[in-house]
Amino acid sequence: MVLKLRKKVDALPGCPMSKCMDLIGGCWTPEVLWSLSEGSRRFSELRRDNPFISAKVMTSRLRDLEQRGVLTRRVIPTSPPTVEYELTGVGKELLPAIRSIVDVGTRLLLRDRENELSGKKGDKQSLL
Amino acid sequence: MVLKLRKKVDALPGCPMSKCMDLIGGCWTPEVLWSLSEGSRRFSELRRDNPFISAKVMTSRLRDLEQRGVLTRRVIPTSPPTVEYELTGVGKELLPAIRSIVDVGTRLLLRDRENELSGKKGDKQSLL
DNA sequence: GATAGCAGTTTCCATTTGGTTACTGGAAAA
DNA sequence: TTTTCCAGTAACCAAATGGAAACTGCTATC
Repeated sequence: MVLKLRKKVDALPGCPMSKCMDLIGGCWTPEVLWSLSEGSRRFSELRRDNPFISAKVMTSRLRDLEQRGVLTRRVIPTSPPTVEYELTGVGKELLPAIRSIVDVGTRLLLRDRENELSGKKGDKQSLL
Repeated sequence: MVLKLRKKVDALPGCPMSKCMDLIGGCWTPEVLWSLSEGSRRFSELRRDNPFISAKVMTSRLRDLEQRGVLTRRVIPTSPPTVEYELTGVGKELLPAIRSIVDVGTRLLLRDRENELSGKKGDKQSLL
């Protein structure tokens, strides 16, 4: 994934897009939210869900999201320790946006496949 | 806004989210798409729509989007020259995702305001 | 005894990135 | 005559960021 997050820049007050992007924007953030959309998950599960996210970034993203009130982190004192991540109410409110992104992506992939089948590769007309 | 774009990282083939984020991800990209959602706009109009986007980034983002087939750039040879940007079919397919992001942001802002009015500032319960 | 798994943390690195400022050249308006 | 507008471009900078690899302590399993 291709999103980065800048901590120095705050969301523009009163701007809806800014408000939402402040929470879902950030490298790999949409993926993490997507993994949590079905329910709580543990750190290692999240890592297996998204093998391209390094441990460092995963940790960093989870901490960010926790601090912003998007998810909760619950440590279960077993040995080895278990940690459960779960979306908060705010986190769940983000899901329609995430789903919409996935839907659009699905449609675009379909479009690609159709264009390939009909030999329109590189056909500018197919873009319009 | 708080998104960056990395050109070296390609979209994961066959991944819907990656496919979509590859197009809408990037600093200020959602804002630009939003500005173009109602129809074509000129460079200076886009700049006025989004006074926080520097000229350099605006140009860079528009070029990226053009290259990815999200929008078209049409130069009208007047003096001073006029340039019109307009979403392609692919670009228009992105709009549901953008709208969803704005909707979610709007709902979150409303939620904030309600919590402020009812004096729930800092009330953890209001997050769940 | 060695390894694997849990949930990270730490260090080091290169790269990317966006911001800022200055500049273009022609035309129209003040 | 100077300024403004159009649509950018070029150069320089510092900050932020993600990746890779090594390491932690503890337990259960092979």
